[in-house]
Amino acid sequence: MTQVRTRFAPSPTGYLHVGGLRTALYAYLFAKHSKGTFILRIEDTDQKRYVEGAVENLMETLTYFNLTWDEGPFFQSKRTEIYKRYADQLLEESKAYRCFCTSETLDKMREQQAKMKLSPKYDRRCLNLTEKEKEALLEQKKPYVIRQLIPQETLEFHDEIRGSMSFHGKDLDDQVLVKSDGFPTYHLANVVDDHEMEITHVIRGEEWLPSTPKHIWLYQAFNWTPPVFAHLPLLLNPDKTKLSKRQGDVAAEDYIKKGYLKEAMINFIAFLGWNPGTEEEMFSLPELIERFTLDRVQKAGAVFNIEKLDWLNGYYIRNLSTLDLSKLILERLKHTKWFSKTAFATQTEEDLEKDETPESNNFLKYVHCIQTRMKTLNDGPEMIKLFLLDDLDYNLELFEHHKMKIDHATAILALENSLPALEDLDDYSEESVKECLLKVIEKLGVKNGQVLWPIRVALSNEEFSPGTFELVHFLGKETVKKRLKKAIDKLT
RNA sequence: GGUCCCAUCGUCUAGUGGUCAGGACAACAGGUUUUCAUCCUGUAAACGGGAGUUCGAUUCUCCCUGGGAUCACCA
Repeated sequence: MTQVRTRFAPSPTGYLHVGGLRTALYAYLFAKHSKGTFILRIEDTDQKRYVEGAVENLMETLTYFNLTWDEGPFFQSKRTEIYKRYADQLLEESKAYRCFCTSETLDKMREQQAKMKLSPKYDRRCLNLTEKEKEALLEQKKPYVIRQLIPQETLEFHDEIRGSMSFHGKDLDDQVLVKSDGFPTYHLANVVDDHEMEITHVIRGEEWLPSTPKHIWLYQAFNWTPPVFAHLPLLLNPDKTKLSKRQGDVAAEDYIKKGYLKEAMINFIAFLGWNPGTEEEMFSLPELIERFTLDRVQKAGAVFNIEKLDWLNGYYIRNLSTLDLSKLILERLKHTKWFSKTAFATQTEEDLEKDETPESNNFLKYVHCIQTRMKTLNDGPEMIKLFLLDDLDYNLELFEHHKMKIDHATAILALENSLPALEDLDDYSEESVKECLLKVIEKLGVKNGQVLWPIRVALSNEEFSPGTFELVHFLGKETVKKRLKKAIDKLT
């Protein structure tokens, strides 16, 4: 049994697409599951599409998700000599030919084919050039490309996910292998590299299925054994088209920015096209490695359903330790405009870890209060705001609540009666606060909500917030007094 | 249009020649409750259609339909 070797081979055109992330993940999982090797190769043979910083970005993102590679990154742009050598070999053996057609000629040809309702395909006019004509063109230093001579026969091959595949050469174009600038196209570079790097399993997106026969013919032309192919189902937009920028975020980093945890992303993306065959669905990266096999990969495309990701992310956030979550929220707070003006502005991760100052202690408690409510990390700053801010700017409409029959008058009554009671209270534990406020409610002879709701709004200025007792307890007497007074003031 | 691929609840999916077609998210209802969230319970929700094989097809075969991918000197 030979060692499994897989690779992820992105082209550096900007960012890492979530579809690419999944492809990388599966290739990684398969390699690691088989105790094999995962290789990173940068397919940068198109100079026109090169984007500054894209390679670094790609590697950073992959590393962020812990998808680390054992070999590479290899750069195709640095291996052009190798491809050229192989292309020449093909030329000599008449398995490829020079094509001197200009793009104008090709355009014209395709136009005519379109007019005659034929599928666009190179008509091989340069294949029939005589030796003399070729020499003349070469002599004139006419630019040319090298095209693969596709055999006009049927090719059957096995795909690890889809089973038996069959294509006919007559339907395929004589692929350009080497461009006129001397650079190889994807098809040549990819095949040569996969062979030279001894890739055993090519795991890539389904969009490559139609060009796979060309690749296999290339392997045959070189007398190489092709690797095993596994074409992954596509990631889809809600309308079932290939996942695209127009219909939402497609860059993996966008999801990081939006506050999705990498563990949740990996778990979610792994299940888009794969499942363990049991009803378990919470998997860490090591667990995925343990369980991943290609035979459980789906054939049909999978819609990238953000709702499920939200839920999964919430689940992962709830399972984080409060300290870990606090650190993540702190990091995000530092990017808000208002955080620097609060008493917590100087907090550091170390402060939180030591938990020695009232500020760090309170911060951890506040985070605990909002933990079950968060869907993404970005919710953190918004939700914790009410605890950190000194002064709230009330939205008076919030004090009204029709279902609980609360209007401004009842709200004022509740607040005015609660304020002295809370002022007299010394023990601000949740239990004690509860006892205190229930007495107020009893005295007023109203429903719980009619007192508790106005207090909560006065303390939070939020429609959704932690419970009243929690708020009173965590905010403390001074803040509670101040906010209740201000609320009464605003309401009257 | 040519070629190829695909097809179970709205979504991600399990599943078998005979199942009450299972789970999760979302939805809805209820419980807990001061709101929201969490947590718990429950309800609704699918085998695209037609032939064939078979005692019996969601499952196997074929056709249709639908969806998608691909057809560059891009990957």
